[in-house]
Amino acid sequence: MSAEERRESVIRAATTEFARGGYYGTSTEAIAKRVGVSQPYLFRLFPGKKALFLAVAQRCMEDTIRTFEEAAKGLEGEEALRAMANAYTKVIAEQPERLLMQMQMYVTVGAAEQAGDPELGEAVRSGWMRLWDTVHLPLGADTDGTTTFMAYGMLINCLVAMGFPPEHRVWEGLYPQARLEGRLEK
Amino acid sequence: MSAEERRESVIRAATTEFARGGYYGTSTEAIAKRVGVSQPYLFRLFPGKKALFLAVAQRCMEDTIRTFEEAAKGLEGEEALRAMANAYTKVIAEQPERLLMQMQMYVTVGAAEQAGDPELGEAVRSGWMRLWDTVHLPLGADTDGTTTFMAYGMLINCLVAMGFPPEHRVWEGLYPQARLEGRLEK
DNA sequence: CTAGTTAGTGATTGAGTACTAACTTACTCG
DNA sequence: CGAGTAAGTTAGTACTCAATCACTAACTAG
Repeated sequence: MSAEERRESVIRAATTEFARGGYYGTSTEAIAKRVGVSQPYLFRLFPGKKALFLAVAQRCMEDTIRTFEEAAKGLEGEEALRAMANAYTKVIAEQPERLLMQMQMYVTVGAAEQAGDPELGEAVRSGWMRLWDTVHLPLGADTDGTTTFMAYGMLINCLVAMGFPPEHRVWEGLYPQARLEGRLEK
Repeated sequence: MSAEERRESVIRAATTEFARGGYYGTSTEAIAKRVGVSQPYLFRLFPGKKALFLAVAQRCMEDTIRTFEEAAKGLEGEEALRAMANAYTKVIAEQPERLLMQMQMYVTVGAAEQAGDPELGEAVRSGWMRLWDTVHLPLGADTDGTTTFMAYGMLINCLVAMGFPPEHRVWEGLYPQARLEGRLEK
């Protein structure tokens, strides 16, 4: 397997591990095991653990932005909103680790910046702004609507992180299709 | 100082440290240093690091619940909503570590449960439900309103975690008094 | 005074972890 | 074939960190 392909599979494996344990709670060995490669080899593919986390965070942001872009393509206003909500519901069901990884990157910014490493914070904030604009545009530049949409998204992220099962009443009124289709998984 | 008083100051110090670094990113030595006590002594006051984190998490939930209870006391509907929003704004400005600690406990649930430790998850979920009910009641049992209120709260938590400065445009429309009074601090 | 308790410390240990260095295998191209 | 290169491993280092142990100083009750 080429180094580039390996890097790709490392990013996928690291997403799962970092999503669960966060930056400090995840060992490079756990990531290597999941990839099926020796732990030192990770340091050939990435300069260090921080760089790997950053790569995962950026990938995670890009994926989410692309999810919304594709969902809202050609739509506007209410229709675009529903399409994006549906798309997010699908992510909840099929790739909850992407939501958890988002949470993990948010809470890691503070520690990184205190440690004198502004890179992650800058990447996360700029990613957030791009995400925000991605939603803002198809909603017809409705700022309140965009804020509300993002707010619901963050609530969902938190509920997923807390481990509420899909049939729990906290999900009432939140993207109901997720419950009806019964696809939310732990 | 009595053991009980010490435990209290340990919880306060640990809140600050855990808020910044999370469970895995915070050493017991850092907490002990902040308290002004030797590191081994922490283990006289708490059975272990996990127990300390749990104590901090529970305290954090109780404080937030009490904040809303007191703010909404004697009020109903729209008035209660505004009072609770104002109260939260004050927390953002004066005790941002409480918001960060909330985020940290949410994202730590997954790792704890995978490690075969359901205690934190149960405490967090039950705390969330109590918080939810605390908001739900004064809003006149308006479920949608409660969900929206909680959603905005989670969005705010995330923005604080990401380190957006108070004058940044992402805060537009979010608890505007926070910006106007210029009290949001890093 | 003495026996016991309470608050607290210094030294240490054992496990885990990010990262490095040196080596090996397999494939490619002249 | 033979040289180079790209992918990957084994072994090891330096360090951090939660937790334990054995100890001490101050106070308190009989």
